[in-house]
Parts: sequence; structure tokens; C-alpha cells
Amino acid sequence: MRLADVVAVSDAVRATSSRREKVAALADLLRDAEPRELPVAASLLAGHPRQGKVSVGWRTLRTVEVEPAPHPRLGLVEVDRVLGEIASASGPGSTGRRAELLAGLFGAATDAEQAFLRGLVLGELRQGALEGMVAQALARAWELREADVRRALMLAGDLGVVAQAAATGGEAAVRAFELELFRPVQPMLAKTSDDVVTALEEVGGAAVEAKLDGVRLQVHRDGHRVGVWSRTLKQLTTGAGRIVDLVRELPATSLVLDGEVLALDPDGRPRPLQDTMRALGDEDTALAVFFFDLLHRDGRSLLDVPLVRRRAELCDVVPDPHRVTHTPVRSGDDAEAAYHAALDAGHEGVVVKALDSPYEAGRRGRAWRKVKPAHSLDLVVLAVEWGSGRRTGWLSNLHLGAPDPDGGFVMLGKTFKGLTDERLAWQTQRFLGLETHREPGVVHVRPEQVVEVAIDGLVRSPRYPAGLALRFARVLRYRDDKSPDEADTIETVRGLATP
DNA sequence: GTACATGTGGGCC
DNA sequence: GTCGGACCAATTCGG
DNA sequence: CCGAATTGGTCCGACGGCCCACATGTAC
Repeated sequence: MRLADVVAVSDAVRATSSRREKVAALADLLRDAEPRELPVAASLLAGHPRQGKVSVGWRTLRTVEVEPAPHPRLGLVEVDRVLGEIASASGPGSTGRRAELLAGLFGAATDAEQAFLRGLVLGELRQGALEGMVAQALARAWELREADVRRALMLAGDLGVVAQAAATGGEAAVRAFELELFRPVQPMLAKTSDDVVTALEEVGGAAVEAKLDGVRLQVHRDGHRVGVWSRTLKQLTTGAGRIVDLVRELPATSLVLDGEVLALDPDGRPRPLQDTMRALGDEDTALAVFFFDLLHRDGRSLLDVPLVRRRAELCDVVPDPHRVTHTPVRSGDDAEAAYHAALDAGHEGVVVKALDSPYEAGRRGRAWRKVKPAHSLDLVVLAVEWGSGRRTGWLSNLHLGAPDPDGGFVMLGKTFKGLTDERLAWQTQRFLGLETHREPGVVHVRPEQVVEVAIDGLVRSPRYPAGLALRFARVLRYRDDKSPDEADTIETVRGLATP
């Protein structure tokens, strides 16, 4: 199979907004792939090299602009091989080596193929189909149930593996996937709710757990052997030593645990996420681990067992100081109390979990609901960036600042979130009207427009002048009723700061 | 030749 | 991580 | 009763912050 075949399908997929048509086009190509090509085809169509990131970004790509080839001649397997070589290049001279390999690849690619490869390595294919759509296409190509394919993908964590199983073993092989030690599963995720009372209504019989602001972990153990993975199933090496030791001591023969790691103050209160991330890179700094779920114990998968029982078994195996607080609640008042207790303890918020729910690997379903407090600030727009992709032609990303009582404004961060298409159109006109000057990609404006922004909090910043930055800022509304001097000042913002 | 600064990419949230 | 837009299947609504 | 409208589940894309690692460039 040639790269050109994949590129043609990618273009066809981009050309339609219908998911069924996308899936049909993808399925046709996957059916035609040779067995050894199949994992490559599946991966490329899902928008990423089979090797994952290959350490090539926009800057590196700009150094290898070469004449496109007149006719397609690249084979899929060859493309995969070269991408693998690029990904594995390291050490002195590797930058040059990567550029060399890229130049060779791009020189053999047609114009359309070059565009595809650029999108691929940058992760910006923008064909309206990623892994989820390819999974549906696998189901379609081999006449499998979508739910079976999705389940296999969650358990295998690798599209290529599932594709091969589908092609060679059909339904039986795809349904045969089970939780396997040292093959991490996609972690279960939580949907957002506005408050704990509605969360409780949505979930039914529930328990409230503290939401720790750290790094998600999945730990597998078989006898003495222990493996640790992150939320995106990257293996954790540095910083994992203490976790490994802890899990090795637990009373079990084999385990799969789901939890969170974070740095603590001497008095046991959680440190900001930034400290956890720093500590993860340093084997000597103490980190605390808290588990909240048990997916496998002593040879038995617990994925389909209700949360109440998984929790009970977790308590058998993991001692209290390493468990996330878990409070079964009967009323909204109970839930509120647990929520405030979690916040008082310094945690990010709470997760409300249905007690009868199985572990739905990879799903962001109704069974888990997260609730975090949001703060809001009235800030002033200092500049706006031109959007890209579907936001091309619109001013999108807002630079936000707070007035400084000593004069001027102090920039605190940017946001592009919370904007409807209608608002994007409006703000484009609005800010062009306030334009003072431009630099590439950025329109600077007179600081006259106030915008109310929601944030999850503030973080220590090494780059912004106040030493503070907004965390997860998103637009709530424009405040046409406020002038810039009525916006929240930098002093007010500093008053909120905890980091 | 070694120490530090910078640019770039990847990975967390 | 958050958010908005889009598609689609399932469910509810309205005449 | 049947088509229309709504809802919930998912997926995708557009980009935020910080952290680190690593290769390379610069200063002494």
C-alpha cells in the first residue's frame, strides 16, 4: 500500500462532515491493507505516527522545505521505517540526522503527501477523524460491534494491536481482550458538574472522593515486578522509585491500582501541582501516593465489579494513609459537607462516583462527576491573536491583563476558550476597531474592553511579569458595563494568590 | 574544555 | 486541562 | 400514531499554563 492511498482517504475524510461517510472511507482502506501494513495505516489515519511523537515540531519542519516529488512512490512500510528512525535519533548530531531523514522523506513525497506528513508529525491533520473514528472504521471493516472494538482499544491501549486482532481473528479475537498485567488500560475519566448537589442527582447512590491535584498513576504489580504508567499510558521511570517500593510491600500477589501522586507539605497538606511535577523529575524528593481504585487483584479482573466492591477490596490491600478519602453520601447535605471538607484539606475539589458502576476504562461517563470551585475576574484585553484551523480569519486568543494602580496593565495570561462562533465574529470586529499596532499573528489593542473570565486558580509564573498566571482561563462574558478602571486590579489578583 | 543560556519538543494538568 | 460545534442514535414531544 | 424536536454520548479541534530533557550555541 502506498502513502498516496492513505493521503487520498485522508482528503476524502476531511472533505465530508458526516461521520458515517468518514468511517466508511476509513474502513475501505483498512480492509485493503496487508497485515503488516495495517497497524501503520490505522495509526496514520488516526493522525499520528505509529511511534507516537517523533520529536519533530514546526521549527524542525521549516528547516527541511524541499521540492515535492512529481509522482507518488512512497510505500507505507517505508514511511513507517523512516519515522521510526527519526523518532529514535538521539545524542549529539541527532538534530542534523533528523533533518536529513526528513528531507529524504519529504523529497520523495508529492505535494499532497508532504502536507499530510506535516500534519501528521505536528499532530494537526485536521481531517475530522482521530483514534475514535478509526476504531469505528475497524468495526465496520470487519463487521464487529463498535462496543467490542472500543472495549478492546481501552484494554489494549494500542490501535495497531486491535486492528491486527480484528483482521486476523475477527470477533472472537477482539472480544478476547482482557485486562492484562503490564499492559495499562485507558483510565476512567469524570465529567464536570456545576455543583455537588446536581452531581449527586446525576449519579444516584454515590460516594464523594477528594480530587487530588497531582498526576494520575496506574500501577501494575506481579509478584516482585512493578510498572507505573501515566494518564496517557506513558511509562514513568524517574520519580517512580518510591511508588514501586510501596506497592511491592502491599499484601497481594498481583495488583492493578489507579491513583494520584503528589507532593505534600511537611504538615501533610497538598502542594501545588507545579511542585509535584518538579518532584517527579527528581528521584530524591518525597512524593505521596494515594490510590482510589483497584482494577485487578490476585489474578482477578475487577473492571466489571461495582465500585463499592472494588473499594472494599482496595481497603483490604492498601493501608489508609495511601487511600483517597471516600465518603458514601445519602443526601445533598452530606455531599456538600464532603466537598467542603476536601477543599478545607487543600484539595482541588471532589469526584462524585456512582457506587454501583463498573470501571469504564477510557470513558468519561455519567458514573464519575468532578466538581471544582471556579473563581472569576474582570480583566482587560491587551491584544488578540489570529486563530488557526477552523478559527482562521477570526481574532481568537485573548491576552488578558489587570490594571496596575501605579499605571498600565499587567499581563496574566491568555484564553481562547468559552467563545462561540458568534462571539468570535463579534470580537474580531471589536478588536480591529481598537487596534493600535501589529506584530506577526498578534493585534495589539487599546486596553478598553473588559471581559469576565473564569479561572481554576492562579499559578506561579516564571514568565509573566506579576510572577502569577491564570490557570484554565475561559471567557464568561464581555462586560460592556465596565470600564478598564473598574476591572480587577493586579493587587486584587495578588490577594487571591495561594502559590 | 567546561559552564551556562537558549531553543525546541514532549508531557503533565 | 476547558470549551464549543458537530454528528448520531435514542427518547420525548406535539399535533 | 408518526414525524419533529430534544437529549446524551462522543468525538474533534483550538489552544492555555508549567515542568523537564536534550541538543546546540555562546562565554570564559
